[in-house]
Amino acid sequence: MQLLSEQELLRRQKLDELRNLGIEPYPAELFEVNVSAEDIQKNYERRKIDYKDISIAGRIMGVRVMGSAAFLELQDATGRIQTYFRRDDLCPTEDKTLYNTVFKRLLDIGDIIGIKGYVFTTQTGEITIHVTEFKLLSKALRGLPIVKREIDEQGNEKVYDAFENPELRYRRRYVDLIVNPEVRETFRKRTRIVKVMRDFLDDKGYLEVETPILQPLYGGAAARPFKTHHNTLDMTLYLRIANELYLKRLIVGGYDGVYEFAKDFRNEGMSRFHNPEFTQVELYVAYKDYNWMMDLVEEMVEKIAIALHGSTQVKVGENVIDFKRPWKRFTMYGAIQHFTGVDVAKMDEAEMRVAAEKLGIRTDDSMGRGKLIDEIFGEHCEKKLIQPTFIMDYPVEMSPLAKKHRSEKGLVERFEAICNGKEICNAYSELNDPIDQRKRFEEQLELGKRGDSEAMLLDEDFLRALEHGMPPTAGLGMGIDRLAMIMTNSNSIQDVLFFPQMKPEPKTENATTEDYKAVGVREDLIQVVMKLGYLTIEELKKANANKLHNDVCGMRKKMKLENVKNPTPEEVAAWLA
RNA sequence: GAAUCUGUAGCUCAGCUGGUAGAGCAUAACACUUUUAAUGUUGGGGUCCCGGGUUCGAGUCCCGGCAGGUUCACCA
Repeated sequence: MQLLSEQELLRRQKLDELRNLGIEPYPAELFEVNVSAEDIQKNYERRKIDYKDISIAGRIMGVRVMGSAAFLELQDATGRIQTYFRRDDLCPTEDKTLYNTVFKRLLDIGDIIGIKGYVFTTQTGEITIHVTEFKLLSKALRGLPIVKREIDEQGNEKVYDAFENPELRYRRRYVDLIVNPEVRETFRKRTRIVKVMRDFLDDKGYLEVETPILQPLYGGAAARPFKTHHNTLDMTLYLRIANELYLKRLIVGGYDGVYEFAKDFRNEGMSRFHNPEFTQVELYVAYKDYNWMMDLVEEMVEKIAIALHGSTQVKVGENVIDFKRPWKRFTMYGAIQHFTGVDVAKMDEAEMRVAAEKLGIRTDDSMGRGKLIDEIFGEHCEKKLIQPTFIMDYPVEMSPLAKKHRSEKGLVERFEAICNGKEICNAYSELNDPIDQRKRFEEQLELGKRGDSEAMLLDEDFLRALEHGMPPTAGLGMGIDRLAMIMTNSNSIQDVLFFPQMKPEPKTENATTEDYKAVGVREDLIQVVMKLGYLTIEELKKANANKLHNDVCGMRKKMKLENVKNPTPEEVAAWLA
C-alpha cells in the first residue's frame, strides 16, 4: 500500500470527478494524429495553408491560464508546441463546464491529451495551435519535476529546477526522458550509431547473425561470467562474455563475413565505463588481416561521426576529437618509446622489470613480459591518446586468440583503437592454426590453475571447427557503449544505457491493503490511517481507541476526503481488538 | 573492495557554534481573452534516508547501516 502525497490524492480525486462528468480518463479508442510538433515548427511558415485542420497528441508540460484564455505547452515525441485554449471557442453555449472545470481544474501537467485546431502565430511571434476540440487520453496520477527553460539574449538556454539527481534519473528513466530532451536525443544518437554501422556492413555484403547468449562454456574474452542453470537439461549455462568463438565457427562454415550486435555479460566491477551487461559489435571477415581491418574501422567510425555531427570533429568534454582518416598508428613498442623514451623492444623480462620499476610501476614476479608491457602502456600511454589512434602488435601472452605476428617474434597481429584515453575496439588477424590455438588454450588453463579467475577455458568444439580449416580472417570487437559515450559527449556509461544496473530500491515494509482490511479497516480509510503514521498492523494495534478515532476523523477532514465516511468509535475499537 | 562527498516538501536546494523546519517552482483558492521561467494576492503541504548514542533538547554532534555520485583498485 502506497502512502500518497497530497498532490497524488488530489489527482485521484480528479479522476473521480472526471468520471462523474462522463469523461473516461483512459479511453480505449485511438486518437487520429496527423501532424507532429516538429513538423509544425519547421514548416508552418512556408505552408500555412496545410495547417488549418490539424490533430495532434502529447503530454501537457506547462500551463499559463489567463482567465478565460490559456496557453498550454504540449510535448510529443518530436518536441514541443504551444497551444491556445479560449473559453468562448470551447464553450459557445451558457455551459462553461468544459473550460472552467474540465480544462482549468481537472487537467494537470503530465496528462496526455489529443487536440484538434488550426495553427496561427501569436502577437509575440510564437507558432501556436488554436484549439477547437480537446480530449483527455490519459490522466497522470503523479506530478512531474517541473523544469523551466529560458532562452537569453545570446540564445543560450538557462535551465531552472533541472531534474538532475543521477539516482532518480537512472531509476526513473521514463521521467528523465519526459523532462530532459537532451537525454532523448542521446539515445536517438545511440540508435543512429548502430544503424550507420549496420548499413555500412550490410553494404559490404556481410551477414548479420545471432548466436547463443546462453553458452555451456564461456569464451572469447578474459572475464568472469554470470552463471545460471537449465532445469530440463540439468546443466550449468553461462551468459556469454563474448560471441567470438561462435562467429568464427560461422566463418569455418563458409560465410565470408558475419557480424552481430551482441549484449555481453561480465560479472565484474562497475564504474562509469563498466556495466554488467553491455553491447559490442563483433565482425569477422574471411581472407583479410588486421591491416585491412584498421582501414575498415577508420572508415566506419568516420562515417558515424559525420552522420551524427555533420563533421568528423566531435566535442568530448574539454577536447575536440577529429575522426578524419587516416588515424595515427603506433606499434605498442613505438607508443611506449614515444611517451616514455624507453625502447623496450629488445629487452628480456628481467630488463623490462627494471625498466617498469623506473617508470613507477609496481611489479611482482608473477608478471611476465607481456603483462609488464601492458602495465607500462596503460600507465604512461593510453590516457594521453585523445585523438583516435591505433595501437598495433601486442605481446602474445595477452592475446590467446590472435595470430602470431608475421615478422615480430613474441607479438601478435592485434590492434586496439584508443580514443579519449579509452579503448574503443580490439581486433586481430585471427588465429586459425588449430595446433597453435590448442597450445594457447592450454597455457590459459595453466594460468587458471595458478588462480587467474579470468583465464580462458578450452573449447574442444571450437578447436574441432578450426581443425576443419578456417580461412585467414580478420576479426573486430567494438564497444557500442563506449563509442556512444564519445559520440554523445557522455561522461558515464549510465548516460548511454536506458536502464543501467542499480541496486534495488529499499523495500518499504508497510502493511498491505489486505492487511488493513483483515483487521477491519475500510479500504477508503486506509490512506487516512497510514497518513497518521500507522504503517504496520503492529503499530496500529498499539494505539488508543479513543485517540485513534479522533485522529482518523480529524485527518479525514484535513485530507478533504468528502466522499469518505467517518468510522464509528465502535468500528475503530474493533480494529484494535 | 578503499577513500571521499551527498541524502531535508512532488522537484531543485538553503538551514551558522545543537533550541518548535525555510525558499523558488509545483499544488489549492481568487483575479486576469495573445502569455511564454506569465503575473498578483492568499493558503495547504515534512518519517529532515534508517537504527542506535551523547544531551534538558539532535536536521545539526558521535557510532552503525542503506542508497547514490566521484576518484582509485579490480576489470585488457
